[in-house]
Amino acid sequence: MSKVTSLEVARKAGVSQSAVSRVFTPGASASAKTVEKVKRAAEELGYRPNVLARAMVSGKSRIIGLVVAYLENQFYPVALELLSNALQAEGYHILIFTAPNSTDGVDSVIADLMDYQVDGIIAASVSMSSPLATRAREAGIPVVLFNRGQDGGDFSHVTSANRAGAEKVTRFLINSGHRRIAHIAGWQGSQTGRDRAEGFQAALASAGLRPFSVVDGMYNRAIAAECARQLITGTRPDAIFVGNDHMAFAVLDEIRAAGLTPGKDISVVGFDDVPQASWGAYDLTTWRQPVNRMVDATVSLLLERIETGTPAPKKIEIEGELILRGSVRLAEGVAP
Amino acid sequence: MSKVTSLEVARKAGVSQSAVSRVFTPGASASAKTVEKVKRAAEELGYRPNVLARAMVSGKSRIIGLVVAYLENQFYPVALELLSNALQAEGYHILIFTAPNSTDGVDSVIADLMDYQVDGIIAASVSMSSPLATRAREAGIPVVLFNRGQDGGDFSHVTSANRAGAEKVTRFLINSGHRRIAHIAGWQGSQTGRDRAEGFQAALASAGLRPFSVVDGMYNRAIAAECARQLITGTRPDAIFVGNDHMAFAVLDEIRAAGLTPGKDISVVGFDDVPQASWGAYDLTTWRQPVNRMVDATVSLLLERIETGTPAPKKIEIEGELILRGSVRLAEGVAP
DNA sequence: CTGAAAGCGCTTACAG
DNA sequence: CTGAAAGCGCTTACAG
Repeated sequence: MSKVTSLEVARKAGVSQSAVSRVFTPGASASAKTVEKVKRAAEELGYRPNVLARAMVSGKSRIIGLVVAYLENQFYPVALELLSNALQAEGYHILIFTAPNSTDGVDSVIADLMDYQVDGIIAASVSMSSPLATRAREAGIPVVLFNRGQDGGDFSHVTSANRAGAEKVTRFLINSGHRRIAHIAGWQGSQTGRDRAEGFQAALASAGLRPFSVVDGMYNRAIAAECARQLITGTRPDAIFVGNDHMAFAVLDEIRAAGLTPGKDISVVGFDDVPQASWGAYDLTTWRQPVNRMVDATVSLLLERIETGTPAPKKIEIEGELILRGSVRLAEGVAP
Repeated sequence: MSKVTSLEVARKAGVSQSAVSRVFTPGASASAKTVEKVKRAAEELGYRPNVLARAMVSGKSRIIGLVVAYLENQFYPVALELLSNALQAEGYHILIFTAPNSTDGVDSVIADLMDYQVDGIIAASVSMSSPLATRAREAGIPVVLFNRGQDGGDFSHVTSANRAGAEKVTRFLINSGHRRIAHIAGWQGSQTGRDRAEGFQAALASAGLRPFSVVDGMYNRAIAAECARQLITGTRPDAIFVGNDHMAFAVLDEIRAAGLTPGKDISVVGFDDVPQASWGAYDLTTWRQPVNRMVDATVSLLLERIETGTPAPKKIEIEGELILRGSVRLAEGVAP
């Protein structure tokens, strides 16, 4: 039950409490002798500054609030780990809030979050309301949306170029000889889902094709599986572009369950390139969202806002790339 | 840039600052009239108590430090989400620290963590040193190890019954007609890895069998894959018990890559029952660690320690169960 | 460089 | 029930 304070260290070292504080404050002035005495006393007593007290007086908690909702999709644990590492390296830590997947739920979670005087907020793949965004701005807390754009000019966000990615995927499918192309879309209530669906439609249109069908898979495994089941009954598409890898795995499972072979009887492309996509059992051709670059951009953007206090929103789009694996049948001589 | 304080609310409501504090302190006494006035003023000003200030004076931050290391293994994101939900429901939140997988790394991370005056620490699948455990105890911060036992009587932990589970898995393999049974073990530097390996050995021994082979897969996908490759070259085992599902997926991929069929040419059993184990492409027979019950136990144990201050360590083991799927060849008439 | 002092935003005895 | 006051453990002008 210790909790050694700076005052005790000061007494032991024979200096003032302020001196102790300065020794532990980067950039503060203290003579070599003082530093030496204080460090020794602190060491002996096992003293470490109380981060919360420091946060209260300095107004900087060095805590970043992270709101997440879809941990079952491997993209998010990966992002979480990278985010945490990057932030830890800068002396920040993540206070994590799991949110129900509704704007109301997210709003109340973010309100809680602000009570902790977080220095910034990262909302991963969830939407928040404009009033709440306003409140965050008034409180001087920068918010960055990760992997989720949002209409209204008030948000900073980092996404990949979803529309362009979906277009390229679709064009690749067309170029490799597919003509009956379906889309199991990401949730149409989300910007990412809509952008990908638009890219899909645009690429088809400009090739003079019509979609075989477009259905909303809601970024949900069970729903995507059901969509796939329907699609492969009767007249089948020759390719399915799926709104993310997490759903694409379900689609592959259904295709095989129906006795068909992905990449032969029917082509499947995902979106994300989560680690499992490269595993033997799935071997999924997919569009890579470069999560490491997205994380880097998110962290720099957020820290820049925190340190400079710039409130103007900034929207960053990272380029993705097509990752060729076995789930797509290639026509002869096709270069993607 | 607001940050409304209790003093401003007090002025607006025409009461003292202490009165405002009482209105926001559950169990404190305030007249209906005061509550009413304060609530209205707070509402209009958008006041919310500063959690950090409260934490400093009360000594309770309502923050739980969580140390994690293996987010690529789906077991941990699942646990993280459940943990976060359960803790949120009790008014606690998780400050997350990603740790390098070494005792030194974990120690330094936990020391950082304690600077945040966390009320408790959950260390998921990592080991910490005894000196650090002592420091945590002296600071009055309860620590619970999740899914990782540790020698030395100083730690509370919650695991599943690893040894018993591994025994039952192995016995099941024997009963279903397998005789050349190999074990790709979990990391032998960890208690869970050793317990499972011991259970395996014990079950074989009591059936008068010897292991086909035992190798350390280190809970690592690439290493497990390499182990599998070696195992299926030349004289093969007829079954492989793998130390966790994450490695088992790699083993299944390798078996198929060699042109063999899991559940027919060779049986595979995992440990954990992560969501992917039930997905069509893997359809993995495995030992379920009931993650929800493990999480519940962890949270109750931790909160009990926080609220009562009991320091005595407590070791909780949760029973698991065998989940039958397609990756094991069943002998005729075998009931697991 | 260094100490005394004020103050960060709260909670909590202590009197009334 | 309620207000004035002390104090949680720090940082940071302010004088020296």
